[in-house]
Amino acid sequence: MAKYEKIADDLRIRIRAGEWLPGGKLPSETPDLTGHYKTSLPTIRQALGVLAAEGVVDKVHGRGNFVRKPRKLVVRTNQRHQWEKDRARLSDTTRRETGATEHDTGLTVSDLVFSADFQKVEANEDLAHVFGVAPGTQLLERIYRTRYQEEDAPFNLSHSYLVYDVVKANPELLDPSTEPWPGGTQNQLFTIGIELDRIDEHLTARPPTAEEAEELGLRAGVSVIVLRKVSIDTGGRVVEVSDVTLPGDRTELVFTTPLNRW
Amino acid sequence: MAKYEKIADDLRIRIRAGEWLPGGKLPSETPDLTGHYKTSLPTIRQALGVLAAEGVVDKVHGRGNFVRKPRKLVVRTNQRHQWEKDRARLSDTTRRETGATEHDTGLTVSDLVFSADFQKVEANEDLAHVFGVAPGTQLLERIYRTRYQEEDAPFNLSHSYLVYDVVKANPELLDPSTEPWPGGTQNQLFTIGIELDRIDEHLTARPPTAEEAEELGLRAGVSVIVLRKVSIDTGGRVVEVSDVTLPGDRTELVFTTPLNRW
DNA sequence: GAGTGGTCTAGACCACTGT
DNA sequence: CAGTGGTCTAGACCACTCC
Repeated sequence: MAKYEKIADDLRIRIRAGEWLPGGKLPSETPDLTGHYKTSLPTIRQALGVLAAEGVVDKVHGRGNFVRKPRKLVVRTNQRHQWEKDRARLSDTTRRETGATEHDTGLTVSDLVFSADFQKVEANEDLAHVFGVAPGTQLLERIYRTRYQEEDAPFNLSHSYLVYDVVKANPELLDPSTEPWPGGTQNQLFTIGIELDRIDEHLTARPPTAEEAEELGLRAGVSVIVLRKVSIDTGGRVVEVSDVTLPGDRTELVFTTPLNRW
Repeated sequence: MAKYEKIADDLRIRIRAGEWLPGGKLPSETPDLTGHYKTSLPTIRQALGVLAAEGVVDKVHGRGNFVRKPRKLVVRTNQRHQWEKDRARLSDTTRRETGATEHDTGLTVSDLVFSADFQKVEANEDLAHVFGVAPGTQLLERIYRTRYQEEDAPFNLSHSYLVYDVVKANPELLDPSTEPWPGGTQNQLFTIGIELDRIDEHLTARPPTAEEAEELGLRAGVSVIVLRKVSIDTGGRVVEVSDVTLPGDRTELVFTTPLNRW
């Protein structure tokens, strides 16, 4: 086993044993760790790099290396979909009170900052296949970012797609200044006569790309959860596809599957 | 911007542009890349390290650096739960035909290798809280590993917990040699008079720990999906808790949420 | 044995943080 | 300004793969 691996293992064990508390500062790379392990700086840095990639240690330039604290999780349930459907036909004033994200997080509208960008795009192979339309079909792409008032990085980056010719029936849906729309997408669809029958969510996880790390403000040692939400109406037609990128260290997804009784 | 970041960006762009195909070999670190970018070996290696952490490049000792190929996904749906429940009361011979994993993957029993280890453990704070029992209560811990016949690394590592005093009603359930049990856990529970009402699944994603990377055979640049499945019976009691670790590059989870009609 | 990546050294110099 | 981490060099030597 390489020297840097031995050092990484030793530090990991000492961290798990509580020698330094979460948020606590490790000894300095030079001269403390190089002295303690009797090795050169690059070897110490390689060991710390392993721990940073695992999400055990946070490296902070100019300050030191710290034991990472667990993040507070934002929980997102699949019951939000039925909840949103139940509200889709309620009055405007009732719908204004809360949205689905606030429902999940327990936060109020004022804690959250929200931005929306809309544009017309042509369906690529992938989206065309999911919607069951021809590639090149006009889609409305809506990009949403949600973040806490106090934090600078968003915790949710979402690309939503709708078939342009379907949504243009209500011109308000083409205007980003109407966002955040009270009642969410299901109410928007209701205004053009669409009722959802079910929602399929496809999930994978992977390390962030360079762009995602930048945009979501992710440190080393954090994964992203990639969620594709496909909304299907009562006629069996795919009416919305939404690709959501969530930071793995701040997000817990909960899915409840009810079972038929014997 | 640092030199190694510029090199990483340049290589990423060239890879995305298709200069080297998936599975293709990049130029050698020495002398090709050091010569091309006119820099020292450690700098080149740092740039390649970034791409390896993103899962873009596979480093293979003694052979070279390769553009990573996308992995074939194993799909796991939440419809498997109802499917398994429907089969729980069928005859032994029918149940023997296939299990839930084969149902999801489309593979047959002979393609998969399966191992099970059982032991009695005491509930820690966490598990005691989920089961709603006192910490220290006796639990049956069952550890399962599933892998392809041809691959050496499992694609699924699962720790399942049951309350010992509940399952001991059927001594066969305490014996690992009865695994894989035809009909799965829901049939096992049926033999002791338990019917499930719903299943809650909690999901997060993070980089693998050193142990998980070892056990699941994960390369750099792969995340794990951590799934806690909680099974609740018709009396509202938690009867099974299962912690499943899945490799992010080989797993897609699909959850379908049906909605009530207006 | 040739080719290629992995580890490690010793040290210079830059950049960021907080006093 | 002192303390600390980040980048980079030039080169030695080891370990793995494949012919």
